Amino acid sequence: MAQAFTGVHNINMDAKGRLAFPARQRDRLGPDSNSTLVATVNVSSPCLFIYPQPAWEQVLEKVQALPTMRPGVQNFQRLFVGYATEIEFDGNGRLLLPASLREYAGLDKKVVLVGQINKFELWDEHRWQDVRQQPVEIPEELQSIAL
Amino acid sequence: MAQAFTGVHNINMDAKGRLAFPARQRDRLGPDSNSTLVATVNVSSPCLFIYPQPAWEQVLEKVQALPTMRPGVQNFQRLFVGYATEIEFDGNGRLLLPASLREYAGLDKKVVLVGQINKFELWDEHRWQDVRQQPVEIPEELQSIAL
DNA sequence: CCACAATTACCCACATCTACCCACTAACCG
DNA sequence: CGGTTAGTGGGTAGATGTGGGTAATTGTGG
Repeated sequence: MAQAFTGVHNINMDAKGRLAFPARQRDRLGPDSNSTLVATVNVSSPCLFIYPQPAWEQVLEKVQALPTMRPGVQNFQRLFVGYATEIEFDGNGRLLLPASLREYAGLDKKVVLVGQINKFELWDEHRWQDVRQQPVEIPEELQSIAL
Repeated sequence: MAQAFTGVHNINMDAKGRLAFPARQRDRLGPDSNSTLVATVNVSSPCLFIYPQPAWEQVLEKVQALPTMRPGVQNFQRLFVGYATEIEFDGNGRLLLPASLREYAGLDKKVVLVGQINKFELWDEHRWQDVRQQPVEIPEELQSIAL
């Protein structure tokens, strides 16, 4: 793993739907500032995933290897692969998200970018607040380790 | 274990959100004063964790090893990993905490730093008072060891 | 195939924030 | 009591975020 993505950033999208990606995070994507990203939907939560192109390739391979005829798999692939879109930074380090993705995640003006190791999650602020305020039930696996 | 962190310190954050880390504790982080820290949220209490970078790496490994698809685990990882942010000391030995973390823990001006072996906890003073005054129920695991 | 509308890409201008620096005061130690 | 270290506050240059104008491109309908 090159560099794990972490951190929570509140970002304002402007009226044109442009998203000013935090400079620090942009630098982690690679020394060459004009790297390509791939955005798609998180089928199990109302938010988007944003992968650096190389990480996306790896994920896509795994997804392609799934048994397509198994029930559910096809639905998953349809959305996950279908919504995947290459996006690039404009001259000011901003991303323009396709309208279809913005609509899926309910992105309006205030959004939240959340680092998740090999990818980012992008949330509408209200939905993020909801997630955050839900009590986190500590799963069994966690109760046995020290943090 | 290099050096266990202990001690409770009342600290004032200044208007810019800078946190003057007690010099004694800073020295314990390592002889080189410019060591990196990682701050994140404690998902089960309204306070922050502050790890020395190496300790964080170890914790992150444990967290990544958890079964991601298990319900609860995903929520936990999203918050715990998501909020993790590298922070460094400025020239005066102060830390600048990201706004998102300050907001999570309700940190305003008066905060409390609590040593916790391999990490620190950072509390808003009021919330710390509340916790302190709550009766401590002794869990089973404790009844079998001598203090 | 053309005309028009909508969208996107590129550019520039400005507001805001942050990292870094310096200065001052308070606390500690010999 | 002087000297050194720690804690506090604030100024400033440069980086970053924000907004908008305009040209190029795409899509749509006639």
